[in-house]
Amino acid sequence: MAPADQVSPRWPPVHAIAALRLDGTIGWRQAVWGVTAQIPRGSVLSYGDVAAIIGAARAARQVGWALAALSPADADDLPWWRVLRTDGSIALQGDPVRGARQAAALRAEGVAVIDMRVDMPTVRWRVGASLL
DNA sequence: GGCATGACATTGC
DNA sequence: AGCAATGCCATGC
Repeated sequence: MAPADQVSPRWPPVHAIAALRLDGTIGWRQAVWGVTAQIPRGSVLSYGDVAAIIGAARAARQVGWALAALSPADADDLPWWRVLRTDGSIALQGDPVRGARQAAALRAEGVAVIDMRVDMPTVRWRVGASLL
């Protein structure tokens, strides 16, 4: 039960994230953090989605690496909790503390988390396919 | 440079 | 649905 009106509107800021593609002038962390910062409240992306958006479709693991590199202070400003595995499960389950924090943060913005997992078809941010 | 380490993804059972 | 085997590739030692 996730009434449509409970989900925040999804705006595809294609122009804003189009400049975040990985190239010689932008590093991994910057690209990953830039995309993550723009995931709308109430929506999520998979690590692979973020990788594809920055132009590195096969480097999903590096997305997790970049988020893990966040300093505690940055972690408060960047919505890292909106990035999950492609099946909707929370990747931080090996870390009970942060895992629980991620689930709580998602629920706080209206995303249903059941068994450390969200329903991707429902909450996945529909970024323009042109970027992928 | 070589080798191990992952907040992953896909495929095949 | 779940699980294991593979493929991936930036970093760090």
